[in-house]
Amino acid sequence: MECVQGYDKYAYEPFAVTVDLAVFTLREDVLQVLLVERGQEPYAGRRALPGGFVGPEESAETAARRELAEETGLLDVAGLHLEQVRTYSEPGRDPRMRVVSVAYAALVPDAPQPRGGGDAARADWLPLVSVGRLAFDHDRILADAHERVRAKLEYTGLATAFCPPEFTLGELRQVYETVWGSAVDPANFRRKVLATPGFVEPVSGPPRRTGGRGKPAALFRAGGATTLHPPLLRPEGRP
Amino acid sequence: MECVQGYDKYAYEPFAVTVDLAVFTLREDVLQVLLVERGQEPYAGRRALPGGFVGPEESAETAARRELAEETGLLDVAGLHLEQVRTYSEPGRDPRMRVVSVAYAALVPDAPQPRGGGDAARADWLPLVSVGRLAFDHDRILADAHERVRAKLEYTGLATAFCPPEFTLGELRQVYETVWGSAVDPANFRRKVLATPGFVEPVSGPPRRTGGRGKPAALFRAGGATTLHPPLLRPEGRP
DNA sequence: ACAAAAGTGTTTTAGTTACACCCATGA
DNA sequence: TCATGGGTGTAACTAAAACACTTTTGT
Repeated sequence: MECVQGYDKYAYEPFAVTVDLAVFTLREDVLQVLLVERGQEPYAGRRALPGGFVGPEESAETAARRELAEETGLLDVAGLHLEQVRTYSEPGRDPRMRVVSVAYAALVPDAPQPRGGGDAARADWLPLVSVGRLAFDHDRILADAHERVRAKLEYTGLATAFCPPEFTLGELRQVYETVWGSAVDPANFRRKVLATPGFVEPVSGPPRRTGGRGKPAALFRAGGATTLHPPLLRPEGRP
Repeated sequence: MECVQGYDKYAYEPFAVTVDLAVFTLREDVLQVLLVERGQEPYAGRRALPGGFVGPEESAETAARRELAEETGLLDVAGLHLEQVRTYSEPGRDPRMRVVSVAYAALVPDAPQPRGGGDAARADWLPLVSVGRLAFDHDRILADAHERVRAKLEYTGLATAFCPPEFTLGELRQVYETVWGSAVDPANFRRKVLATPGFVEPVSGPPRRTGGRGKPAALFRAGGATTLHPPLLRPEGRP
């Protein structure tokens, strides 16, 4: 807009700017996504990604974080990983008016039952595999967000965002296996993770914990590393 | 916006939606970026990324491609690589009004002298290293776009977008060395590129060409591959 | 003849895979 | 005690880095 000599705020039909959220969690070793059910037209009865308008004094990220808190009921939304995926601006994507939407992907550790907070219709976790057709272009948005998360696990420490504050390496490995949909060798996984500086750090206390009935495992915290060297490549490359 | 019961197009102060372009090229083995000089306040005299409003019937990408054609004077803009980088929406980023901007990175092969087309002030190529402070938040946008391009070279065949239709492997290697800012072993580079299916394909004709005074090199075309397996990692990891 | 770049070959090294094996716990 | 998952060790394989070497041009 720098090249415009003079302009008028109201020269164009106004654009609405919204955020749409693809909120992922892991429940029972299944990747799930938070969806709302639309109450009215268009797409009444269809599921959609939660989202909302960006307020006059907000950035898109602030709006996304606010929506995330409203939809999930989580309290410590400040610490959650929120990542801008893409912006969708096709003229016809919302039949009612011109809407430009900034999409975000969020990763939350456990899965609190969502409250249909604020103005939202029912919000529910749904396994990603059983998501049918969504409203608007949300199929595309969800697919883009999913691919982004899958790729990010390879070269960032993002997987820890799915885990509670303290976790075992088995739990962390589960994250990769679930998101990638393929098995990972426990021994090699352990070595790679521990060999990557800043990925995880051991919890000092001698406490131990187990998910099932094996040997108790050591606990770790997320480290400060954002990018991994070398990356943790998934078995099949990028399909 | 799916959760809003009823809404009014004019409920909020209107948002303006714009695109900003970081157009990169390689001139004399230096990475250069296309910048315009602002004529009036705010930031009069400062350089800025070219860009403009998204029209009522356009998508952001369409608007970006249109601006690209206007600013560079290139004719075959349809084939150029254009990539959405991020969307910037901080409330104060333009002092005049609320502007949400979708940033794109573009890679163009040779460097035609830009015409100050359309409503743009003078547009000029400037080496990336000698870019001073830009208007608005364009420093940040340019940095994000640069990092995106650097990273994309690793795992996509994007580098060929900087090259003419037919190029030698030495020229292609120059692209990597210039964008990454570090030397690449010619022998190993050649092997990696040729071992990656779909990255480049040999030009059938026996013609040869040389940039300087060495042995003439074989010519290649860009292959159809978008993602590289394995990735072509830069020496220093990801700084 | 010499420098410079293309292209080929080879050695060395690092990383990954695919296992075998022991340990600690719940049922 | 047996199944289960945690944790360690190790040999085989594979990709990459480093570098020597030949080829073909311009000067």
